[in-house]
Amino acid sequence: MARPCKKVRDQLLSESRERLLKAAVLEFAREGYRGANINRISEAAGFAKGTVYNYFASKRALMLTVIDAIAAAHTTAIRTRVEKESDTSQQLEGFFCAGFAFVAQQPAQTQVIVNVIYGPDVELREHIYQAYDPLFNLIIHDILKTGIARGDLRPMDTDLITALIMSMYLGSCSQLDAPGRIWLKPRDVTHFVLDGLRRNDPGRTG
Amino acid sequence: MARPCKKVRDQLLSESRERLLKAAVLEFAREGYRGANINRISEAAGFAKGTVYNYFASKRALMLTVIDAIAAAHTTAIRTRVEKESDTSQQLEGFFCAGFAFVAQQPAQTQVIVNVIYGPDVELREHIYQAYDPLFNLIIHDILKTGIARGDLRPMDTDLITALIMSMYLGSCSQLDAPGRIWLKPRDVTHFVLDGLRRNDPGRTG
Amino acid sequence: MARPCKKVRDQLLSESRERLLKAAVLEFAREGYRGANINRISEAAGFAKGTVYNYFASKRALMLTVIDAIAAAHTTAIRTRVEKESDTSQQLEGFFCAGFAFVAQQPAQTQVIVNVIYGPDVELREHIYQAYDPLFNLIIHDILKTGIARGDLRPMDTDLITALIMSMYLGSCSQLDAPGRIWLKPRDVTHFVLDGLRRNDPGRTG
Amino acid sequence: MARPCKKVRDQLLSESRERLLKAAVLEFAREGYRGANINRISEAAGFAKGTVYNYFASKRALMLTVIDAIAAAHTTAIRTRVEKESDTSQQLEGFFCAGFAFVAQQPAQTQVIVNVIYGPDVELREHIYQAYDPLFNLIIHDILKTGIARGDLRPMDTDLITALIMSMYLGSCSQLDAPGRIWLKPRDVTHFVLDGLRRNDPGRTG
DNA sequence: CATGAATGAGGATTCATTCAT
DNA sequence: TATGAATGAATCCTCATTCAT
Repeated sequence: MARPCKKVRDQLLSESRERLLKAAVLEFAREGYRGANINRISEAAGFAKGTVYNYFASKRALMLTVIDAIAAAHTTAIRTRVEKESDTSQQLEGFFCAGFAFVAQQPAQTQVIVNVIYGPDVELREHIYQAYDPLFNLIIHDILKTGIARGDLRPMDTDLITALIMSMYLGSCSQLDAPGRIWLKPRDVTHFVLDGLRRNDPGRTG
Repeated sequence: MARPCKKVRDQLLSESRERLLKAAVLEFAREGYRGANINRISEAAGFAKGTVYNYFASKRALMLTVIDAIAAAHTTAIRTRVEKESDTSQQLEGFFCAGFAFVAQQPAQTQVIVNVIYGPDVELREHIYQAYDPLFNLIIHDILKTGIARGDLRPMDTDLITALIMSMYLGSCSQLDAPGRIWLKPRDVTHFVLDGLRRNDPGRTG
Repeated sequence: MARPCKKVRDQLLSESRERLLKAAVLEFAREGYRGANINRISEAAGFAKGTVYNYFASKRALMLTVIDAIAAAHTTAIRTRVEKESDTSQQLEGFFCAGFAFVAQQPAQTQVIVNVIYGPDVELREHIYQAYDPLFNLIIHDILKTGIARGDLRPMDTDLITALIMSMYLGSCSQLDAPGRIWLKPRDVTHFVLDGLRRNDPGRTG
Repeated sequence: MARPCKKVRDQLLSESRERLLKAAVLEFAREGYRGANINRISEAAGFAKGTVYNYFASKRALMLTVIDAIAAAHTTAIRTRVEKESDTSQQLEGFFCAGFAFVAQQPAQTQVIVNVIYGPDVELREHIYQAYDPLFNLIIHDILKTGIARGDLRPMDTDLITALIMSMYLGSCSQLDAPGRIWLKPRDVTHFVLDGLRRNDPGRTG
């Protein structure tokens, strides 16, 4: 039959959707949510002006979908890496390692998230917090609370420290060198997080 | 003649300017640069619609002026506090103390800066980096390098650590509790920065 | 062969056409011609988006067909009823009776007609006048002129009075009570049309 | 002073508003609410594209203002005429006289009202009913109820009869001859309304 | 300087229509 | 025939900016 079977058509459908989502990520990253141009997204994806609206109800709906997709990929990438480790400091380094790798490989995705988290649109920000909840839990429970229970980490306010770690992590996404690469080393950051800045003079006992 | 002398006229001028700048800060904070409405700023300042253009050439010029004013106030507030201390850890705590106090007292100013730093507008971001250069230098030289020289801090890549500290500091500006107050304690953050998260068990040797 | 014979195929065809026409009536009634959505009609009829265009050349062609169908049903319903009567006042009451029954049973059809007659689209309105010409003739000739000839009605400008009667009739279609039912009684309206509002005091001689 | 005093400026302001309202009436009359083009209104009034929005918050707000203005003028024109008469049949004729005169002189205004009353937009229709409430009351109280009390009119359901009269009146607005003039004579309509169609044979007693 | 009416480019969204399958 | 993805013209509305007064 000339007509493609349902399976093939669904594939094509999701292919167009994927193309639009990819174009949307780039546009949102470059221009921010307000500055993004829906028609430009359509055209960058190889479609005519109105085509986004065959797939997404509105600019905002598109943005929310983009956020969800990024959060899912982001969380998976980091969780997969962290779960490979059993030692606390290795988990922490794994976190930054996978995190920085994600930033390096998906700079646009990262930029979208950072824009929204520190941007003025409260609704979008709330949506991000919800979408990233699994990642926050990964840090709070799997790394920090487990580390404290094991005696690897000092007792602490895990929510507060998670906020600081996420701030550092997200902040470093804007710390790109000229060619646009992240120049922070996971190991350095891990060292900073674990041992701080104070000189570990031999005589120090705690 | 009734015409006021130059001095008085300049004063009046700058008074209007100040009112406009104040209104601009609030608008830019609430709506971001793209979302801000120039006429709303004029009216919030008690003027009619077009009046901003008597003082600023364009929306962008207004924004740049706003950024400069904030950066100056911000840097002064922190420098004044840091310069009171001579001990490294006290300086660090002074930094966070004054920094968080600024955020608490000037939430709108802070929001403007954070929006731009993590926003998509490269030109504005570059402008911020230039305007905040004195503050970066304060951390790099007066705190970190001096601390290292004194033996209070371990040797480190001071640019990198400054980036991390600024990230944490700026990130914490979005970490507000329900009533909109910052809930991070300068001392906790200082402790985190100085000693990290690792349990300071007595047997640790470095 | 499995292929249905022409007759059956025509039946199927007209079945689909009927479904589309029915859906179109509802859509045009609810949204008006401009506001009606062609794809919504298709989907309400149980088809996919483009399918109307397999049966009708354009939105306008569909509307014209809808108008013709309504006018035919409308005229038939009223003519059938009026032709049962021989007395002038009974014919007039039959007219309003059948007319109001049509409105009650086919509110959407009525709404479509009324929208167009009083709407801005001249071409559609002209089309309605042509389609309803038989009904106008029914009033003018079979009721009014016959009634005058019989001496049941006073001499009058029959075109003018037909216009007034049709206005009253169509106007009453928008006079619906809360549950959407017409609340005018055919007998009251007939009385009004025949005898007017003046008190029929015994001493009146004409 | 070069600057026009407040009075003059208010005059100019309301002049522009008036020009826009006038253009809006024509556009709404010709195209209906949905079909009307806001930018065309602006340009027809001699302004650039966006200028309507300096005076009206939205297309709908403009339409509501247009409706209110028409209803006020319409009601005033008719009330002024009706109040000159004391006899019931003269009042009724005065009503149709002033009404048809309004239609003849303000065909566009009339068209706007008729479009909405018989159109699909419920909100606009409700607004019209409210705006025309004074006119309904004029008919119900000043003409019909007063006429019944005087013994000029037979007892009746005044709401129902008002609905019929308004239907006839509005319906006749679409009854224009080729040059666009209304061809109904107030006296004929009044006669119809007062005495109906039945032959007033001398032997009739009621 | 202050005003605020006017401008007009720009952008989100809708939807009738086409057409390859 | 039926499908539904794709098209792109059309339109409401926003708002930075200008300028005559």
